[in-house]
Amino acid sequence: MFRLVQVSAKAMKRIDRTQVWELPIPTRDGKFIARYSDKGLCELNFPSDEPPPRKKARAEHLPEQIRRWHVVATEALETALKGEAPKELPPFDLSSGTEFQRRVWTAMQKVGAGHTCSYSELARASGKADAVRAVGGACGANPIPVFVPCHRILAANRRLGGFSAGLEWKRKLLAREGMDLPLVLKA
DNA sequence: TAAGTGCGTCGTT
DNA sequence: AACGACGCACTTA
Repeated sequence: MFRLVQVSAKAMKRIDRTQVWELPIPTRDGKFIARYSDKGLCELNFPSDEPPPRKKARAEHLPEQIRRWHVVATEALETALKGEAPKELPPFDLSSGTEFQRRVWTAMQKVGAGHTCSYSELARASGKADAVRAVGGACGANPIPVFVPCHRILAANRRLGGFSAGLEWKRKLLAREGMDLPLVLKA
């Protein structure tokens, strides 16, 4: 049901994280994988075709706090996948990002469901008006997609732009939020 | 209009 | 030093 994930030494050094809990969130769109550090939700992965690591799961006691966060995250994801704004979210641990990336992710969270914003607008909002392309990189590095709504960031002229998890997901998420997709169908 | 090219710009690896 | 989930000007067809 849940596993305690070993984090590589390199990652540990980078994000100062000793242990991460990995739990599935089954949805009608597939099985998402959530990861929690002691600070909050630190990663959300889209359903993948890849089989889960067969590593033997050590039986560990799931901390009460993690369990509560997971209940909240599960409910929130279900709501978000319907295109609605979750009433409550778990705390986020975005410590894996650089200063610049965190600024971008923070600005991104102000774009509400059913709204969009361009990469250049996001660059401006992040305090680096000319770092438009770097903003794209930061979007791609977003560890908590859906909740940190990188899918609402479009290219100029309302073109779709890119999406790490695949443009189909970006289209789907925007469509569920009621966006007019004919305008943005073309990448 | 649509599609392709080149270049500026800048954070990240 | 090279590479982008970009943007814009500018060329072609």
